[in-house]
Amino acid sequence: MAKSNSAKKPKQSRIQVANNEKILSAALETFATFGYRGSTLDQIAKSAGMSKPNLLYYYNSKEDIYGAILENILELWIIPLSKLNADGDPMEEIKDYIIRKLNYSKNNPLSSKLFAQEIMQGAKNIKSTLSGPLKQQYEETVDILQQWIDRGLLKNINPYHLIFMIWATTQHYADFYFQIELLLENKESDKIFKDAQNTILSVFIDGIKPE
Amino acid sequence: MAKSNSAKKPKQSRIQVANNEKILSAALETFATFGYRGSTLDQIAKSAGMSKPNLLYYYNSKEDIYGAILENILELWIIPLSKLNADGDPMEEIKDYIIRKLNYSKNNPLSSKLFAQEIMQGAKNIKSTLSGPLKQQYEETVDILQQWIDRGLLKNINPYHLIFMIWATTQHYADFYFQIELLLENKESDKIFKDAQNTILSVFIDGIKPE
DNA sequence: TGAATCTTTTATCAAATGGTAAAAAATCTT
DNA sequence: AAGATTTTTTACCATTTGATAAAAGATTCA
Repeated sequence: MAKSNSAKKPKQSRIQVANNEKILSAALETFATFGYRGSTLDQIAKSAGMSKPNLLYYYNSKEDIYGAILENILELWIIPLSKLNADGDPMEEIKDYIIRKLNYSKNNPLSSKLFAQEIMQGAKNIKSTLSGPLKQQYEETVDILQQWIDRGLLKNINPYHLIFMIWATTQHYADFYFQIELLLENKESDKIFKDAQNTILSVFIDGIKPE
Repeated sequence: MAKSNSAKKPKQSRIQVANNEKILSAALETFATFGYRGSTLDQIAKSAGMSKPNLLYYYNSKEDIYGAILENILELWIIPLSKLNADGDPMEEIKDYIIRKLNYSKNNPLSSKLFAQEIMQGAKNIKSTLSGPLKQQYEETVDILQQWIDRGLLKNINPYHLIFMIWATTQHYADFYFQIELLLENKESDKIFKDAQNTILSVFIDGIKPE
């Protein structure tokens, strides 16, 4: 048995790494925009700057490409981003959480959009992640919020829906950016996100602080 | 020139009316879920309970069906729902507006989802509506909010983004309902929307009232 | 009832789409 | 540089998809 660095990495050549990146990047953009069924291999191949058979040399099928991307997103985004520190200051924790989520929308809008596409299409491919890891994370966060409420550090509102509100407002700036851009013409991205952050924080802070 | 009831209605037969309804309903569901490109005529025809050629007897093309549905949605939803009364009580007006939007999400989730699909795919087919009527409505609403802010009836926040926040939170309950349902298992729709409304109103009311 | 009209089905089509085989070209290894 | 390996291209293929033509079946209305 030959030596191997790690269990999962069967030594990729430079060209493999490069093409893999091009494919994943092109596929993310396509799938995020048109969803799984609305995306074509020709389109992805073209966007990645290679022929369709060449693309299929790296991934055996459309499903394989999609699966690889979903895996990335679920592992890198949804789970790790959702941490609240129960021992921290509630207002600071929530504030930081909102900023984190909004920055993610700004820097990784395609991930957010792909996630939105998946949900809107019935979450067929991520149902197990949603009802497994994500749900666990969600309920832990609810618990923390409830503890804060019980200790009088947070206004008495429904923590389940408070989380939805935060997700909704922050993800909106990724998923609906086309509309936002159109309605706020002349504003550049930095300005938009700065104003958004101020507004969202202002509403939430006053909206959830104990009375 | 023969008599005609109205300029736009060339007397539809009963069977035409019935099939038209079936088609529009099936198409809305399909397009809202998979977007324009992800939807197929076979799928729509099957869902409408008729053959594909029969479907194409009523509408000449896939684009025609899509166009008919978009028209409906834009006219019935986006524009009329966005009215704020500048002379009313700001808190009451905004509260009513949120309730209206949230009820629409509850009762017409497919319209909301189709709109979301359009935006996420670049808003190609509704760009003129967005930058025309919707934008006008949007800016009028911004003006009203700004007046209230100037008169000290509303906290001094960015009205452009306040509107986005309201849109985001209310539409979220239509667009992401699959996820919400999955995370809030055992809860029925009425309960979910009741809790959502209380939470959203609570946060916004305290979040935007003058300090 | 029967002619005229409207609706549905059957049989197709060309283009697009996901995918394969195998040869050609490029790269790596020694 | 030669041989082995990896990467890319060319040429296809079977299905699916949007769409049409024309015949068959229903409805309507005189």
